[in-house]
Amino acid sequence: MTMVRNTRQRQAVVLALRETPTHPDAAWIHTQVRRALPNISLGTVYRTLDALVRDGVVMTIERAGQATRYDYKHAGLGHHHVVCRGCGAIYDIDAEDVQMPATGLPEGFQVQDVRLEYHGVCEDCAAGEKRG
Amino acid sequence: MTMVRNTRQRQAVVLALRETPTHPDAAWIHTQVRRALPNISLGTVYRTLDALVRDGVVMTIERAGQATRYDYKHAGLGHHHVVCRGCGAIYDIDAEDVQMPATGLPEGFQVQDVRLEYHGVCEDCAAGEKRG
DNA sequence: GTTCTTGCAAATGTTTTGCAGCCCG
DNA sequence: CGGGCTGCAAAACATTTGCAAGAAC
Repeated sequence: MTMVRNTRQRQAVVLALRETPTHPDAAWIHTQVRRALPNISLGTVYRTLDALVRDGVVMTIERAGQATRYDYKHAGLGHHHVVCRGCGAIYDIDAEDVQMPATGLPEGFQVQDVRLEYHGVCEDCAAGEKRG
Repeated sequence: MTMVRNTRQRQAVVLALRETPTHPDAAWIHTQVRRALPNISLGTVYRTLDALVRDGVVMTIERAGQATRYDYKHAGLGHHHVVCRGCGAIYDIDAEDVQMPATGLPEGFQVQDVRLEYHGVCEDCAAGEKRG
């Protein structure tokens, strides 16, 4: 029987995620958590984040070639993301309306996470593109 | 003024994407395209795919630490994705019902791509987890 | 005490980039 | 012809992993 241990490292990572309103990546979390645990390694941060994702406590926003961003999942409140292709900024959208678990799922597929993402360019980046 | 050139490499990449019903990664596309253009480099494949994504012809499905998958966008037909966390398999879901361009977008944000993804585990992987 | 976790560092794998020469338009 | 494109190979990064020592329970 697997047993998840409540280590100081795990507590610190959860705390850091809860306390930021942003959607940080693993390196940012590492820097942050080091203030309390100076020796914590980046590897541990990754392992902890993976565990939190598996537990469904944290969700990810992933972009090719760029660090994965982590988002502490506020229970019950469905919220989705707006991602700027230019600067990588991520905004939240509150969406009380949940989207239907579409018919047409493969036989026996168990959905753990529904992601709705709007990708595009933010106002500043759009201006930059015109200029540059 | 930027000028997009219609090179043989670009044609071959588009062709490869159009002809497969799967959602391949850059390496697979590279292998495929080499049959017609033996000297094409992986770098060129990446550069071409980036251009196609910018043009809105191709969309991506991204997963941390794993190769980005590319999906030729069938015009007009809104289709979304089911992603298995276990084996990485990607399935399509046809969705005639488009999802609302949510209110609450940041001021001036220009949406280029709406992604709806169902992440979870497929039947086989779920069985494997129980066993292993 | 047992077993899961950590730190460290090296390895892995993907994606990007510099540059000289090539080709499209 | 000129400027974008390409091939090549070498980075640059993000993420994973092996292992011995440490910490939970």
